[in-house]
Amino acid sequence: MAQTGVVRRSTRQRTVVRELVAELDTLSSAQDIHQLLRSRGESVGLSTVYRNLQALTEDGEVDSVRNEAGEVLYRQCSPKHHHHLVCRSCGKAVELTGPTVEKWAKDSADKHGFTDVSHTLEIFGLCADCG
Amino acid sequence: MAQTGVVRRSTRQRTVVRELVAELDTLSSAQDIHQLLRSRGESVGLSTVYRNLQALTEDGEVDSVRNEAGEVLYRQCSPKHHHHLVCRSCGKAVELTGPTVEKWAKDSADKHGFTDVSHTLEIFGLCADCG
DNA sequence: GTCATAGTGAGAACGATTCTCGTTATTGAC
DNA sequence: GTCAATAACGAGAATCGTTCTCACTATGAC
Repeated sequence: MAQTGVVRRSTRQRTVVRELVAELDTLSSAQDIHQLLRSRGESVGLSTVYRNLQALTEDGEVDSVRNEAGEVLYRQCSPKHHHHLVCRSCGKAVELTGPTVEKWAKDSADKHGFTDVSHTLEIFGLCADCG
Repeated sequence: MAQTGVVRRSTRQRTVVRELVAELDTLSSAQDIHQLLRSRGESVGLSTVYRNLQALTEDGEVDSVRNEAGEVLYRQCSPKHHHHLVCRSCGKAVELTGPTVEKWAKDSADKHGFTDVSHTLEIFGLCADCG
């Protein structure tokens, strides 16, 4: 999955996707991002948007989470591990870090003999503006 | 969503689905459950399995979560709020409760002015048998 | 400039889930 | 038990997000 040794070229499309994602303060789907680029007059194929979002995710430049409907949403995030508080209505996302939660997850896994553990935690609600 | 006032009839298919889910100690997808029923000689349509799993979920009889691939998995669970520690390999699931986590999620949401809050937390790993 | 090949994009393919709609079977009323 | 109203069924079509295919393009090492 890490594509070791593969050279990553820098293309107009990748740059454009990266820049747009950097501007966003909301979690957005690949399709949203594709639409946005189109509406700005950038010509980028949908497959390419998907590909680049995946590549950027692999490289750790953006974060991806799944919403309640099962869609994958992307956002540029701080590099350290964190979670999101996401507005169900407008998509606004706040980063959260929770050392307590991390520890609890790790301890629970250990206690039951689980290894190679990862966890997902997302909080959904209505933000002050949408509530 | 709550289908208020609609009478829920008891059919062979619903019973069979409910009983199978009750036996499972692993999180299983609708398709898995459909296959299992088929292999036992129970004739149940795929749509019906989906419909009944949804109905049972609405009625609070089973729990549903989404795995890392985005599929919806079902399992009969204790009625109180909890989370899962799930084996990525065999699907075995352990129920966890984490008052600390609940509190942290609630507090974080409050702090940022979010209302109508829900959260999802799933821990994935390899169980002792599969590790 | 040349070349090997990573990247692109339009459209096809996929896979989980949902919907459609004619048929079947449950349930409450009699 | 019979009947009527309608919830539920199920086979197949439709959806929808995402991934794949493949001929074509453009990057980057030389």
